[in-house]
Order: sequence, then C-alpha cells, then structure tokens
Amino acid sequence: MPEEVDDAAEAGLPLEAPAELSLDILRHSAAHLMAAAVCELYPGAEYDVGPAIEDGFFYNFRLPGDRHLTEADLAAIETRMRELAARRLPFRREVMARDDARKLFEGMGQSFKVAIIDRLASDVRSVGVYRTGDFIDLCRGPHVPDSSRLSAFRLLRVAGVYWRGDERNPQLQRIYGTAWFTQADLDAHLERLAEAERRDHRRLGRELELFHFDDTAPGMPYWLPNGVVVLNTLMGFAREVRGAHGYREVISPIINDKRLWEVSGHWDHYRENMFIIPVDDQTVYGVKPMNCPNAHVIYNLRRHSYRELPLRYLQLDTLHRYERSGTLHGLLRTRKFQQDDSHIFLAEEQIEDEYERILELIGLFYRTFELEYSFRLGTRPDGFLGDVETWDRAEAALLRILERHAGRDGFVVEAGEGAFYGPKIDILTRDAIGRSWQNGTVQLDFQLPRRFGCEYVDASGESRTPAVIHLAIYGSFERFLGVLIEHFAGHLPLWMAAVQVELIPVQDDVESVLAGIADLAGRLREAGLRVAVNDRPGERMQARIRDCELRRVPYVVVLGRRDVERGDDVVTVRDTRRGGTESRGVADLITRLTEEVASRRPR
RNA sequence: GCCCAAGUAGCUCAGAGGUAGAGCAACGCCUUGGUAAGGCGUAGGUCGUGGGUUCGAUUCCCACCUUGGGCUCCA
Repeated sequence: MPEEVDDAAEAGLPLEAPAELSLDILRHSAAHLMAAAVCELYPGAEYDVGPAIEDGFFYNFRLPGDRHLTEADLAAIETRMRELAARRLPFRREVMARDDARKLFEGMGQSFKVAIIDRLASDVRSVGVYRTGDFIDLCRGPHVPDSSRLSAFRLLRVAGVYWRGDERNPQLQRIYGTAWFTQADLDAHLERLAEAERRDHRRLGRELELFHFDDTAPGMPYWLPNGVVVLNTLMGFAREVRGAHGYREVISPIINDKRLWEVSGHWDHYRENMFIIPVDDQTVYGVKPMNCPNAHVIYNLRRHSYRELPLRYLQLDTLHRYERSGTLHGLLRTRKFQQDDSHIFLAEEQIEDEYERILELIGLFYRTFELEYSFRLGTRPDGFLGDVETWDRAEAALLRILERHAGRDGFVVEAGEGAFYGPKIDILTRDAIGRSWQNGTVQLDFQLPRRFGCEYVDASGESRTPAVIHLAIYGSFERFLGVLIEHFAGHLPLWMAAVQVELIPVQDDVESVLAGIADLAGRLREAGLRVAVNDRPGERMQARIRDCELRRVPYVVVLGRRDVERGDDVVTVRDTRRGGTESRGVADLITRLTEEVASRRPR
C-alpha cells in the first residue's frame, strides 16, 4: 500500500510537464478534481495531500464539524467530479512567493497546507500552486491541461488515516480512487479487482472446506480435513528438504515461565504482543510468540565444539501473537500460526557460506511454486544492540550475497528496518490484489546467544559465543498457504491437493460399473494417490462433474458401462486445471499422476 | 487500537416498527444420465450478543463481539 507522502515532493517549484501524458499525471489530476468536488460539496473541508499511487490516487480530508464521509457519499462526489470535468476547467500553474502562499492558505483555513509550507527547507523561497476552477492546491504538478481529460475514473473506498502516518496524530479521512486513460482500461482494472475477489483465499478456504475462523478464536484458524492434508503436505516438504540439508527438528513447550522471556528480552520488548497466563500468585507463563528462546535452551544443554557448527535446528511449533484486532486478515495475518522456523548456531566466519546455502534453499522452495518473490534487506535500526563494526561487517556480507543471488534489481534495501539484534533479509510475495506480504525471513543475531550465555570451544580451546541465524523460508505456513491459494486461484499443485483424483460412475446402479470404479480406486490408492469416489445418489453425472470443478479436484475420471464393456482399461480423464478431457490407459494415467506428484510440478 | 462499513437459513443475498423471504446447498421421491447445474417436494432462522425506547424491536438508540476496506503495527 502507498507510502506516506513526502511533503517536499508536494511543494516547491513546479515541475515541467513532460511531452507525454503519464498515468501518474492523470491520476494526480484526478486527485485534485476529487478534492475540488469534496470542497464544493462540503464547504470548509480541509485537504491534506493527494498523490498518484499504484493503480490510482487518493486525497486526505478533514471535514468541518466532525463530519465523516461514508462510502455512500462517494457517488455524490463522483457525480460532482464528472460535472467539473465536463466544464473543461484548465489546470492553471502559478509560482507564488512562499510567504504569499502561506497567507493564501492561512486565509482559506487550510491548516494542512500551512503546515506543509512551514516544514519546507528554509531556502525554499517560492512554491507552485495549481488552480482548477475555484480549487487551489499547493502542488508542483505536472497536470493534465484541463479537466476534460479525466473521464475514466472511479472512487473506490474511504479509509481513516493518521495525519502524516503517525498514530499519535489525529485521524483524517482518505478517499481512494482509480483513474485510467480510457473506459476500457478502467473496466479491465475493475475486472481484475473482481477476479481478485474470486481468488480471495478466505472465500476459497470456505468453499473448498480448508479452514474456518470462529468468533471465539479471532485470528486462530481451525484446519478442516481438506486443509489438514494441504498443510501437512507443505510441512512434510519442509521436513524432507530441511532434513536433507542438515536441519534437525526439535519440539519445545508452547508456554514458558516468564523468566525465559526475561532472559530473551521479549518480556521487555515484546510483551504487549504476547498472550500472558497468570498461574498463581508467584508464577506467570507466557505463550510463545517465537521459537528462538527455546532453541537457545536446547543449545545450552551441553558444551559444543566448533566442529559441530553450524548446528541447525528446525522448529515447526505453534506460535501465538496477540496482534492488534484491526490487523487480522484471514490466513495472511493470524494470531496463531506455525513456521518452518529454524535457528542455526555458527561461528562468525561461517556466516557468509551459510547464507549462500540458505539462499539456495530459498530458491528451491519458492521455485517449486513458480511464485514470484523479492528480497528486502533491513539494515541497522535506531536503538540497535551491539557495536557498529559488527553490524557493518554483517550488512556488507548480506549485501554481497544478495547481489550475487538476486542481482541488483532483485532486492531493495530498507535502511533502519533491521531487527534490533541484527540485519535481516525478508522474502516478499503478493496476494491476489497485489498487496505485498512478508513470508520468509533470514535474521542475523549476535545478541540472543550472548543473553543466553551460549558458547562453543574453538580450535585453540577458547570459549566463544556463536552467532545465530533465524531462518523461516515459507514464514508462517498459514500465510504462505493463503498466498498460494490466491496464486493458484484454488487450483493447488497435484502433490498438495486434498483429493487428487475423483471418480464418477456414469451409471450408479450398474454392478459392473461400480465394480470398475472400486477397482480403479484401489489401483490409484495403491499408487499412493488420494482418491475420492463421487457417487452421491440422485445426482446426475454432469452435476457431479461440476461439483468436482468447483472443489478444484485436479483430475476427474468418469467411468461408465461403455468403458467396462470395452474392457481395454482405458478411461476418460478430465483435467480441471487445463480444461478438457482425454482418454488414457489406466497404467499410463497412474504413471503420469505419480510422476507429477513426485516432481511436485506446480500445474 | 483508530476511521468507515457490515453481521438475516450451511452459502450468496432480499426485506421491513406488528416477531421473515429467494436462489443454491441439505433431506425425500422420481429420473440411469457420457464430461460444468434433470424434475417435484420437505425441512431449515431467538434476524451477531447484551441492554434501552416502545403496547410491540429482527427493524430505532447505546454498548460489546466478529468480519471487511484502510491507517498504525508486523519484534
């Protein structure tokens, strides 16, 4: 979602309009037009900032007299916008002396604009102002020549936003809209939004009976039988590959005495995000929000030699975090989740090599799903622990590795976004409507091993403190599955599908057909495939096929009297992902499906 | 947590100050059908929860819970 707007980009000397009109210019102008409409409909409205964003634009407002907009108001605003657009109002550019502009906006009661001017650097002597009819905005432009260029737009929603993006500030209201060059482009965009809604993992989760959220457990999914199969295949994949790469699984308690969280620092830094359980007058337990402290407990069970390092633990345990209520979002933001989490204890000189191996692994897991992903390097934040030299060394190493693996365009650096104990690399994917979600994360940590007093004996017999890498590749299984469901629009890869093949008898009262179905089911199951028979009485074959399609069963085999009588062991297979049917010998079918499962082909 | 909206049958939704309706799903009967919905019928709701106003509330008001869109947050 949009970054908060930098005031400096909004104010200053006007920019020259490029020869070509861009969508950004169009959308920025649409934002002005919307603000003009709002100011006409709600005299005394104050306007804040209104930039173009990906796919559209927004503008922030404060209406007089504590009035609040609702989505029902959008239609009237849009209508007024169309009236203004039809008047061919020119977007007139002016350069004003800074003080004159300040007086102008102060006189209009536009306190946000005055605040923006006051925050400009002291050497800014003049600013750009645009007029559209009676509407005046502090703005560098550029803009469309006149309002008649604006026709293909739609206002979408209203949201509350904190002024300047700071939750200590009062809330304004933001209207989001979208604008395009042509009506056809707008229609296509609206159709994409509709398709995204059809792909929404919350809808598919209900329709495919994968998971459920109950009012008594907000943010904590129930996994239904189909969902458990999918979840388990994903976890099984993680266990198998991680095991082959030297990770050893451990399981630790879900709740620990708060003394553990005091050692780890969570009690001081993370308590407001933890579920806390008072047990008696002296004892308080905390439900674990992360696996790392218990990994350190396990590490410390005995002395370690440098020869054992890197020591890799895999931890799939259930975690709970008390996320703020407004942030929950289906599987993509939960309060209960499990991660393919791991903690790697290693010597500092091993870090770079280990990161190489980790980035290889990440590629392996994400390529399996043909999922697009990108990296984000978070560097030293304010209030970091440790010394600058160690941080610099670690960041330089991560940067080198990322450039080698992802290329210069394959990642972004976000300064100050590292964890307080070390820099981190996050793996980002997108949901159906393009929202970016953090999945995996690789965090380098020099602090926690120190807090827990972890040691190893180096080659010269000295005790040293290991570093730790926190690594989750999927991140939370819940979130990753949510992204996968949307990515595949519910058509999960065959190896993950709850039901892989469903069998439908053409005649369900013919003994030989039913025997044929039972025999086929047996042979498919013997090959290790998950098979269901759809023989609900009273349903016609076509209805059963439709039922399979809606439940996203990858392969559907229809078997009837003609097949049985032909006796050639050939069946007709419907491929619901590619569409269409084809005839195949049963032996051939089994080979193909087991091969598709074994290779974990995504489609 | 904050702003806006929503919560009516398993699902999608309509409705209205006089205690509710449709389609699909479910169930029953008929239909035995060759690749995305066969027909008829039956049953199903304390209208999110708790208060208040009213002769009467599911409808109006208040609080709370949950959900959706955003904001903030995401260690």
